[in-house]
Amino acid sequence: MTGQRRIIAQVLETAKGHPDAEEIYTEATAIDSAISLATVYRTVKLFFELGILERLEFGDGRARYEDAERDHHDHLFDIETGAVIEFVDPELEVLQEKIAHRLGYRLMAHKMELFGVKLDKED
Amino acid sequence: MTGQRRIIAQVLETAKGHPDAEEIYTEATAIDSAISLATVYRTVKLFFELGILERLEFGDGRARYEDAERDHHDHLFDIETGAVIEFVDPELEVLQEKIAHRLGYRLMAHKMELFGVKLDKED
DNA sequence: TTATATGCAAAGTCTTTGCTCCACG
DNA sequence: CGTGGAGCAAAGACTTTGCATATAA
Repeated sequence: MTGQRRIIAQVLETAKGHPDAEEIYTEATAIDSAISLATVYRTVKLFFELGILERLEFGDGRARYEDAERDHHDHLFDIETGAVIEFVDPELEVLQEKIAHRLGYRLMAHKMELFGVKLDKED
Repeated sequence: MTGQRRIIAQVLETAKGHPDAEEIYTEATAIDSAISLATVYRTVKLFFELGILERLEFGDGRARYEDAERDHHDHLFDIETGAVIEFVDPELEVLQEKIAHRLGYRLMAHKMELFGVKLDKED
């Protein structure tokens, strides 16, 4: 456990959103300027493989990360604003297990992203 | 509608799996060698924006495509073999609508991917 | 014709890696 | 002290783009 990794872990723990590598890099260098982007990528990859981190992809080419220690949740992506809303639905979790099982699989992970627009006056 | 686009569309219609750009390019040039990879990318992007195509990302860096005209379904990704299994679950579809609505959103699209390993003797 | 699409190659993004040096244990 | 990590810069993988040419309508 090196200083750099500690800092990157800290950045991810305290991050409110879902930062990408560049953002992690920016925040990390604010704490200790002796961190390179390469190290961010290496650390993020390592943490991901260790299950410490989750990798999110919303289809815009870059990966975003979040602390996996936090309670599990899925994401709703606001198409208009780009906002990411987190949610949990126990019913959904159960249903996914059921579906996987029905297909002859043991569920190891899942990714579920809803894409929507805000309801205003309508409905 | 140019010849190239027609061929790319044809390749996607007849494709059994979920080809990436390179694979589309290979199949397309087999039909007519006068198609460039750039055209594949441009066409695929165009079709995606027109809603003719769906773009899938399984987190391995490249996008894969499938004909959107086909019946909607979700995917289960076999972690060990890389196989992609398609499935539909009406209950899941309804549940997603419900969740989005509860969060104050109108569901426009969703992406749901299960990642699992085959059940053998276990269970 | 006349706007639009294609090819080619160069450029862009995001991410990974080789190599040397430094640091943790 | 030695093994593994960090920095830097170069390389990679995938995708996009500028420009001149070709083509559909």
